[in-house]
Amino acid sequence: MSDYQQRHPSSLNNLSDDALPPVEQHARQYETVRNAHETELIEDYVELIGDLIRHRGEARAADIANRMAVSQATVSKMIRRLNDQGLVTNKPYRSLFLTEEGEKMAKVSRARHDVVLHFLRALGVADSTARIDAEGMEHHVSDETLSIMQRFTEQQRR
Amino acid sequence: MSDYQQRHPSSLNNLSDDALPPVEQHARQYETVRNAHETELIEDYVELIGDLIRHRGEARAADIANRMAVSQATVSKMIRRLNDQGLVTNKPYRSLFLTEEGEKMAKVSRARHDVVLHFLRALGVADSTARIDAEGMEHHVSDETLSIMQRFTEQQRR
DNA sequence: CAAACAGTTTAGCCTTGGCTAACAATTATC
DNA sequence: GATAATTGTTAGCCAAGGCTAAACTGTTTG
Repeated sequence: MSDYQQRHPSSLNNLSDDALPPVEQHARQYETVRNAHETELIEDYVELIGDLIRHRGEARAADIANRMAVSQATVSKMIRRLNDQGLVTNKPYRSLFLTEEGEKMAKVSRARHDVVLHFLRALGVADSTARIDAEGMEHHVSDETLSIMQRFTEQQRR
Repeated sequence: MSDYQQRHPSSLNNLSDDALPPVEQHARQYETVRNAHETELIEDYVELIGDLIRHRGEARAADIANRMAVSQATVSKMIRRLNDQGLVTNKPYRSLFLTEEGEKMAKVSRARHDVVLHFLRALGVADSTARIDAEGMEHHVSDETLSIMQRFTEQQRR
């Protein structure tokens, strides 16, 4: 292993010259991102299904496909996976329901999404941009950062 | 298509009851995230290779594997892809170099990473958390948000 | 300088998350 | 109530990004 630790003389105000983090820490960063990616899509589906039920009264595969800009076949396959994981129940050709656990995930996911979205708006980001960024960011924000974002947002609206 | 547009009576302070966005906008959000995912890994590799060269003098596959917590085989396969895309040059069994284009990507990627990282710190997030979150967030932050983050950070340090 | 070790590559496997095309069921319409 | 339109499912394809095991190259060292 040639990647030994090296002391790097750090100036105090180095905006673009941080040292490399220690190998283990660096590795943990990437692992965290990879893990997030695994659950991300699942959470997005569950969150969307929850939203559709709340706002439309039901969640149908066609709506999900439209909103995700994905084929119905893809949605169908995904629903089976959600079912396998005990997150939704569905009878063939009927609309979907969230299980207890699915509800819980939807709720958590939605809360996180909202915190990020409102934070971005409070920061001064335009609504349409904020929505896009929030969708991507929500799965990569730790609880610590999340609560800081929330506090910031509340202070902002005084 | 059953997913018609619906007016939703919005209270002014609804932190957890936003209406669904219009279908096309919603679809665009998810598409943006999917697109980001495609380039994300590539950028991470290129960025890391650039960092290794800057801080270590060279980038070797084994170091990348260690820092990414991934097998050497995976790195090897990835390097071929980077090569195919004209981002790195490499001779078998030798260390890597970035092409002109690779350099450019590394630079942009690194700048973005730094803005997000410093922003999180300025917000009050602990360093180790900030590093993890930045790694995940950097690919999902629009230019608009990025420049707002930068401005915020600068104001903070006065 | 030969052997051992460290680093790299290749082969082959797996899962995920897309797709299209063909078929099946439900719902709407005449 | 028969037919058309919409919706849902299945089969089979593909690329990406992981992995392990085995083979190969380069370097170090006895």
